[in-house]
Amino acid sequence: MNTTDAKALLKTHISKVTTLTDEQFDYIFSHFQYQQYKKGQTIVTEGRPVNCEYFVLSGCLKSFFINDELKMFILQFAMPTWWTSDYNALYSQHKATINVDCITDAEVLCLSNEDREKICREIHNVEYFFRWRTNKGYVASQKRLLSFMNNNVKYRYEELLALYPELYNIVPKNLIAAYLGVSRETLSRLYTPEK
Amino acid sequence: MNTTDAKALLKTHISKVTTLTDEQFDYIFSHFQYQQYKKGQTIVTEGRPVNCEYFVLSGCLKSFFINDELKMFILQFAMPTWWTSDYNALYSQHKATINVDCITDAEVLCLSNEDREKICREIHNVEYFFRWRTNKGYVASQKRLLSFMNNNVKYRYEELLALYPELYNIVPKNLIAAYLGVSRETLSRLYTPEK
DNA sequence: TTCCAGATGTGATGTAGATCACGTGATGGC
DNA sequence: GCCATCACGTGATCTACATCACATCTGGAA
Repeated sequence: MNTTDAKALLKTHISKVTTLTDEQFDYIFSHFQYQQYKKGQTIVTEGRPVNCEYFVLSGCLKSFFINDELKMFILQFAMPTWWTSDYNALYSQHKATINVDCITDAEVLCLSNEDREKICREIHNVEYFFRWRTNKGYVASQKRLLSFMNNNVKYRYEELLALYPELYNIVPKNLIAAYLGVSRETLSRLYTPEK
Repeated sequence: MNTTDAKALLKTHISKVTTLTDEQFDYIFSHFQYQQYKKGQTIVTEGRPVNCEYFVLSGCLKSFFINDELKMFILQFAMPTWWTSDYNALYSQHKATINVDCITDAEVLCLSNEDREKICREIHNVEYFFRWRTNKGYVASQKRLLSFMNNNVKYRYEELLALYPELYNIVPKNLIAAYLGVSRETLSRLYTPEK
C-alpha cells in the first residue's frame, strides 16, 4: 500500500467520527509513521518499553498475554482500521506486559504516545476522536466480559464469527481458542456429533 | 452531603487529571444534578432509556445484567468518585440492557449525555478529562478480562479484595460471587479446609 | 523431493465449579 | 415480639471443559 492509500484509509476512518480540514489532517498525518511487518514478526514485546499505538492498514495482528504455564490468551485481534497496542503500558509508561505480533503480513501506521497527546492538545476534534474511539473499545470490552460470564464456548464462538466472519479464514483455530479462553481441543469438538 | 461538599469532591477528582479555572468548574458543575437514593433503589432499568451517567458521592452502587435464567452478573461496583451508567446504551442511544441500583443508601451527581457532550465541546480540558477517564476504564476492563481467562476463582477473589478492601465489609458475598462470575456456594467454599 | 513443524481431530481421564437440597442465624418491617 | 427474608454454610451429585496422548494432514523450507 502506498502513502496515498494509507492516508486515505486513515482519513476515511477519522471522518466517520469527526471533521478535520485538509490542513489539519495533513498535519496530524505527519505524526504517523508507516511500517511494514512480515507474518510472525513481533511489534510489541513483553518487558520492553512501548512507545506507540498502531493503526492497521492491512493484514491481521493479535495482542496477547502468555502466562507462567506458557498458555496464551488473546486480548484482541486487529484487522484493517483497528487500533492496537499495550494501552496499559502505553498510558502508564510502564514496560509492556502483553505482546503484539503479526498473524499475517501487515502494514501499520504508528503513532507515538507523545504525538497522540500533542495532536490531541492542539486540535480539539482529534481529542474528541480519541475519546470516541476509546469509548468504543470500552463498551466492546464490557460486552465481551459479560459474554464470558454468561455464555458457553459454543455461543461465544458463534458470536465471534458472526461479528468478524473474516477471522474464520485468516486465523487458525488454536488462536481462536486462545481468544475464547478455551483449549483448542474443546473448540475442535464443538461441532462433532455427540457419541 | 451538602452541595458544597459534593462540588469539592468532584472538583478534587477532576483536578487530579486536568486543570480548570474556577469559572469553568462552576460552569460545568451547573450541568450536574444532585440526587439521593435509598438502598435497593434502581437508578438505571433494563429496557428503559438511559439519559445520564452518575458520579458517586457516597454509598455503593452496582451495575449488573440478569440473564434469561435470572442469574445476575455484576459488571462494576461503584464507590465514591467512581462513574457509572449503562455506557453502551448511553452512547448509542439505545434502551438500557443492564441495570444500576444501590447496594447502600447513596448520593450521586448525574450528568446527561447531551450535557457531557456539550461541556466536552465547549471546554477542551473537559474533553481531555473524559478521554482520560474512559482510558482508565478500558484498561481496567482489559485487565479484568485477562484475569478472568487466566486465574481461578480464589485468585480473582483475593485480587478483588486487595484492590478494593472496602468492598469486603459493604457488599454481601452473593454479590461478590456475581462479580467474580461464580456461584455463591463455590465462593463460600473457598476457605473451608479440604476434607 | 524430502522432511519437519504447525494445524487439526479424537479418545481417555481428571477437575473446578455448577446445581440442588437443606440447615442455621441475623435483621428488619409491621 | 413475630415472622419473613436474606446471608451464609455445607453435603451430594453433575457437567463443561482441561489435560494428556496420539494420529493425520498440509505447506513451506532446505
